[in-house]
Parts: sequence; structure tokens; C-alpha cells
Amino acid sequence: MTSSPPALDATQLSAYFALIEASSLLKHAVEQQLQEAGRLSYVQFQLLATLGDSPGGSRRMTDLADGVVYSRSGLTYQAQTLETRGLVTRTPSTDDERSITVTITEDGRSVLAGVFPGHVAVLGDLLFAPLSRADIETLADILGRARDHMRRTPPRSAQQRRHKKPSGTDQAPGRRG
Amino acid sequence: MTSSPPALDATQLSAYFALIEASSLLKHAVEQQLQEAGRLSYVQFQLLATLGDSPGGSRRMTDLADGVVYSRSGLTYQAQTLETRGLVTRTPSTDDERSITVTITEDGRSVLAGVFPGHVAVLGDLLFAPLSRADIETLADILGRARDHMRRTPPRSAQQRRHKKPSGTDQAPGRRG
DNA sequence: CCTATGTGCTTCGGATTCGAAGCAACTGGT
DNA sequence: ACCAGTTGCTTCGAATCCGAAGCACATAGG
Repeated sequence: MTSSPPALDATQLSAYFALIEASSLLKHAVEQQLQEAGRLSYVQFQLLATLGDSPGGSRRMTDLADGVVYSRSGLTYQAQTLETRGLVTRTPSTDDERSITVTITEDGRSVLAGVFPGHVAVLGDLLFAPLSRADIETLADILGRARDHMRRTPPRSAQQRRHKKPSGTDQAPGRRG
Repeated sequence: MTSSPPALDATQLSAYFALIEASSLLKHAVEQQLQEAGRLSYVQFQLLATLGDSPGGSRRMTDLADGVVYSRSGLTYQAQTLETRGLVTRTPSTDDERSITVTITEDGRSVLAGVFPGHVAVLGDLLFAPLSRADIETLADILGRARDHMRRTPPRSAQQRRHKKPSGTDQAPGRRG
């Protein structure tokens, strides 16, 4: 761990920076449009869009969290916000009493519909404009593979919930430096 | 703006989702590693890395903000945090009294060096592992073009500071919440 | 010199985010 | 039925982030 700094080569560095910067810029632009068109944050839009695509417009909280790269608590917060605005409803599931089913409302679909054209326009202007069809296909392929790989790969320490103390597997958390 | 919903085709949708998801997953993983290895947020790392690459390890606040996709106030916040930790110094510029020059310290370079190997490792494991050399080159090319285009394109409403009211560009009172 | 305007950065208030801890419901073994 | 372990979601505290407003310096025109 102290020997050879593997130092990315120029191409890898370019790809990495381009990925981060492009996604950041795109996300910022999209967020601005969503805010103006429907007072939605990006996550709220993702949630509504996911629900709109789901059968019956419903999903369990956990399934929603799986789709979006998001923490559970953050999802709870946004679901509450959307419920307050009347864009979704939250009802306890009949099967599992602890499970909550989130459903998009008519108002939610309206907001979604009102926001969508502008959303597509931003994507066209910013992301797709400078790219050819072949570029877009290639991009979808490469990034799709990368994403699938990342989803399969545990993020460096098991997400498992520990109810018993690890007692030996301690991981020197945040040492003061 | 209300006529034909241009509805992205399947390929565009795939590319878009793959981009957002891949970058989110990667960013999360990287953030976790940075936090464990050096108690740095992603932005803090970006700032230190940018400074480390700069001549003399120094940059003006504005130039830093240009490099990172970030708000001015957020940059101020993080610069203060880094200064408190002794990883950077902030000194008024001699030329322009209002300009602040941020400089990375030795401690800052140490933290950067301590964090870097793990950072590279995460990138290798998560992003580059499932990709060929050609993939990486292609990715850098395509996303590089997209990024450059986005940087050139104003984000849908001029970033210009208006000291006089635009009077025509009136905006719905986007109160958040 | 003085006023008007532009630029660089910070402060302020509020929104969003996360992880840890907690509560309630389910599951399997006895 | 009971207990321990697991799972689904929420609450809590703290950190991070942004935009609007503000302060201080800089520059141009009279």
C-alpha cells in the first residue's frame, strides 16, 4: 500500500474527469430546468418518473431506493415532501405491515408531464447535440457495462446491517489525523 | 413548447440513465474511500488535487470554482474547512485586494498523497475493470466532447450578475420547499 | 475627485443529504 | 408460543450545499 502509486495514465484520467464533469454539468442544468418547470429536485423527478413507469404507479420504498442511488433516510424525506405536495400517496402494504407502498397521484402525473418536454429539450441541447448516433450507442454500451459492474461490486465494505458487534472486523474508522 | 413531446428513443434513454447512474455510483464509492482514507469530501479532494496540480500550489477562488462544478458559496465553505484543518492557506492577493489566493500546504499534500493510492484503486476496480483500453479512449473522447459543449453552452439563463433588474426575464418565485 | 457600475468573496437562511440509532413487523428454529 | 436474528422504514443530529443579499475593492466616465 505504500510502494507503487499506480498513477492513472493520461487516457484514464481524461475519461474519469470527463465522466465526472459531464455528469455534474448535466445534472446541474437538468436540476435548474426541473426547478423552474415544476419545482422538483432531481431526486423528486427521478422518483416520480420511476413511479410513473411502474405498473399501477406504485412501488415499495425499498424498490424505489434500489432504482435511485440514494440513502433510505433521504428517500423517506423526499417521499414525505412529495406526499405533502400531494404528488404521491403512501399507504401501508397489506402483505407486510412494515412495508410502505408509494403511489403517484394524478397531480403527480400532471407535474411530471409538465416538466418532461423541457427535460428532454435540455438533454438534447446539452448532452446529445454534440454527439452522433453512433456515439450515443457506444456511450450507452460502455457506461451500461460500467454501471452493471458497479452495481454488482460491493462498495468496499459490506452494506450488511450488523446487529451483533463485529468485535474483530473493526475497521479503524475515521482516525483523527 | 407544448406541442410534440419529443420523447427520447431507447438508445438515448439508455445512454442518459447509464451516465447518471454510473457517475452516481462511482462518486459514492469514491466519496466513501476519501472519507475513510483522509476524511475528505469529494469536493475537498477535487480542490486539493487541483491546487496540487497548479503552479506554486496556488489558485484564486474564482479559478478554483471554474475548475470544479460548484457554487461560489460552497467553495467558500469548503475552503474555510480546509483552512481550519491546515490543508490550505488563504491569503489576500497583492494585485487585487478583494481576490483571495488559496495555496495547498505541506499537510495538504500529505493528505492528498495518503488518499491517492486508494482513490486510484477504487477507480481501477469499479470504473476501469470492466472496460477495455479502447473503451476508455472512446469514453474519454465522447464525454470530453459532451463536457466541452456543455461548458460552452450557457445553462439556459445567463450566469451574469444583474445589478439592474432584467425586467423581462422575470422568474416564477422559485421558493424551495 | 466622485459617482456609477462591475467583480471577488463572504454571510445568511433554508433545503437536502447521509449514517447511526431506533421502532415495528416478519422469519426460522425450538 | 418464545427468542434471536432480519428486514422495512423513520427519526435524529450533523454536515453540506445553494441562491440571494451584502460588503469591499476596482475601474470608467464626468
